[in-house]
Amino acid sequence: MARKKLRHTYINNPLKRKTTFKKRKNGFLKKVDEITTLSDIRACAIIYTLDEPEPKVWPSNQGLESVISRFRGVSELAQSKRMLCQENLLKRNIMKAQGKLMNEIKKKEIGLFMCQYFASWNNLDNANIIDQNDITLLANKKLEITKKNEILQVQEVTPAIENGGETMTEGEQTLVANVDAMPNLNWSNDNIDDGDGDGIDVKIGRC
Amino acid sequence: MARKKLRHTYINNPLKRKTTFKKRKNGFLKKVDEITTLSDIRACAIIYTLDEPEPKVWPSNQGLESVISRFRGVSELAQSKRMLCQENLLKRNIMKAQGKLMNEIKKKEIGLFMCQYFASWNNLDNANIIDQNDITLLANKKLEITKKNEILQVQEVTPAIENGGETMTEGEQTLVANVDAMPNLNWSNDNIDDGDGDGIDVKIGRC
DNA sequence: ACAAGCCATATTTGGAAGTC
DNA sequence: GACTTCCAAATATGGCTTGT
Repeated sequence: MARKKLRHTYINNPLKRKTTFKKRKNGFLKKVDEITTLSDIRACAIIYTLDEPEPKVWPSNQGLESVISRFRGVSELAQSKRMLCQENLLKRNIMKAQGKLMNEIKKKEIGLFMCQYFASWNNLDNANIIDQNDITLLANKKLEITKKNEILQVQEVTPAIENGGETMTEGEQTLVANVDAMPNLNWSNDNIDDGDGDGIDVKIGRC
Repeated sequence: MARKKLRHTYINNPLKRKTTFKKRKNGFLKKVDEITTLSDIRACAIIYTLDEPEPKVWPSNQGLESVISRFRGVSELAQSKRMLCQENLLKRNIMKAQGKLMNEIKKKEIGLFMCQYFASWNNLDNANIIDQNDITLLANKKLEITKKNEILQVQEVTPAIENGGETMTEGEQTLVANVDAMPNLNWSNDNIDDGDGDGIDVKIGRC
């Protein structure tokens, strides 16, 4: 914002939009960096654009990647990125031909990427204190729930596990309970359109 | 900032830190909002604090929640939040007693929350075009991989699927390939400490 | 302790101009 | 076109004060 009050709308001019985005993206990442540094905030940002083959992530592309590399010995994320890159090239072509459909694919892909990202991120922490069982449990739960949905479809079960403030005092147990308590965050396959959806994706902010 | 150049470091004074964070958090969310509106960017932010029982998410807490509510009929997210709230109260107590351990639990929980959140988010999109199979696949893959790791432990397989720019032309197929190509983004249980880890969490910035 | 508001200053960022 | 640099208008936000 400068020299002209910003009209808070979508910028139609592609070039201008791109330029603005680039500038703001930087500002945004910087912001994340600041807020993080200043207050122990744990934040994660992922900028995902079709234009740029590489999804931009934060903590500093390098930052995270180095951690991951250290973690796995090889940077699979990089591989993943490369793959996504190729995927994107492919998808761009598809897009030219299919247009709108692309958006849907993109959304889906981004969701997957995000989920995957956070999942792996999650594993960067001290997995020894609370082992990966919680994650496995989560995955299990999802499969289970998915299945349940397929079969029961409508059964609004909502067990409403209200054991939140019980007597658990051990980390893992708490987490397990946590996972168990969320069967309602299920995987219905209803169809809802949340609006537009086009080319870029910042995984930070507010998603 | 203002009146004083910001020293880019952790703010030790708890009160000041909290205040600053609050201000900046707003600015940050606003930023996300802007960048999103201006350029079709899809962004997501999750602020997660132990102090505030409710994890703050974006698109507009309401925004997303309304979508989810509409989607499921009942706001399970709200339930989840309430649950997390109780969890947090519990955890705060634990923290007082166990200190550092809490951080680990928190990290883990955040990861789970994120993953879960994005997963559900993912499902908000037009699940009809690409059904939930990809998600199920992902979950499956994870379980599978986890298992594999448990058994083979060291086998640095790295299939390095280089079929990115092949001949796929159908959305779902592409995604499946996508998922299949990421077995290396595995679930090792090695142990790595990524640094501090304390009370707040913006799912945008850093961990 | 917070929350809200004010204010002066620190930052951010549209736009234009110049280069590659 | 894409990037860089400059510059000024537009914002963001420390630090303070006042009210609960």
